[in-house]
Amino acid sequence: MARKLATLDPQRLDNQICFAVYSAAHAFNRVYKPLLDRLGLTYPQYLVMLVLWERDDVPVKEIGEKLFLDSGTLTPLLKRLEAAHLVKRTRSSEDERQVLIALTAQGHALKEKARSVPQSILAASDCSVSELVAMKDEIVALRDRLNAVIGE
Amino acid sequence: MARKLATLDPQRLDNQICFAVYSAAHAFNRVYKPLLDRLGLTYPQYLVMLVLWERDDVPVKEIGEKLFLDSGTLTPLLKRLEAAHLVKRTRSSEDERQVLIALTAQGHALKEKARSVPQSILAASDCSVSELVAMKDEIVALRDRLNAVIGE
DNA sequence: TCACATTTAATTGTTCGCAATTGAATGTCC
DNA sequence: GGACATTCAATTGCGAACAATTAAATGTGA
Repeated sequence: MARKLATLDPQRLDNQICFAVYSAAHAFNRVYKPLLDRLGLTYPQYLVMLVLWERDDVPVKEIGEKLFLDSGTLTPLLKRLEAAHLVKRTRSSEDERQVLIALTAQGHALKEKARSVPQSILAASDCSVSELVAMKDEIVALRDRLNAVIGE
Repeated sequence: MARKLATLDPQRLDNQICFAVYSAAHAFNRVYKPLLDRLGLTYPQYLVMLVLWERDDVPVKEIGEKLFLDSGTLTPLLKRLEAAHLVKRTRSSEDERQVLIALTAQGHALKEKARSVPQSILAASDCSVSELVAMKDEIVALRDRLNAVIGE
């Protein structure tokens, strides 16, 4: 009976979906670490590179919208990517408020070296692609509902 | 056709479960922020309090195992909780290597003030309890498979 | 045109998160 | 008992993450 109550107590760590998400994010990060070390990237830096590999010459603001990050996080991160010769940062001539991020040749080339990363993650997940896609869609839907509440 | 290929490209941001988890964790954090501000806690500090509300007088190591955090993260965090008069840190007399974390009266009292937090999160999730429990179980299972790979 | 608001990055300060190292306490094996 | 390894917390250094503020460029309305 006490056991049954415990499984329903919303104040218990094990019953909280947010802790599940929080701890899963850290677990992913630990799996990524050795893979990304070889590329000289951290996970957030890898996310920025994914954005740029899809579309180059993008303002900081747009990267922020895609990754849900602000300039306080991105500015120093992008400076590190620039120091690593993976991107260039230039003021837009049309709108001088914007800083455009463009890949260097090295930045483009890194895409090939990074090609094997997703399948390594898939293998570590030990799960079928279709199951992962279903989970991903559910988590994205939850995230979007949470973000909708924040905007209120 | 191009669209169909894009939805399968494993190197696309939108196709990555890890980004879904990463961004969902941040979304949860933003929803928690105003709720926890009233308690004077950050989200990781709240997690530590959840552990202590379940069982008091716990060594740092055990908190770390439950939250998947190490002493490099916990030591300064626990010092902040001590500075806020929510916990006491004392060396174990049986094993002087261990530091035991115990709740103060204020720390115990905070549990009542925090009681409404989970239901606020539930409301923000805009989702049934049973759906959330199912998702939580899936995510925990994924996390545990990832952590199993790390230990290899 | 000029005052005012908005947008965009950058900056500052605080808190996580982790790798790597240190130092003290405890265990183990001969 | 004594050399050695192991365990545990603390420390150092670096890279996020975000709130709050600043400063410059752009947009808007009288």
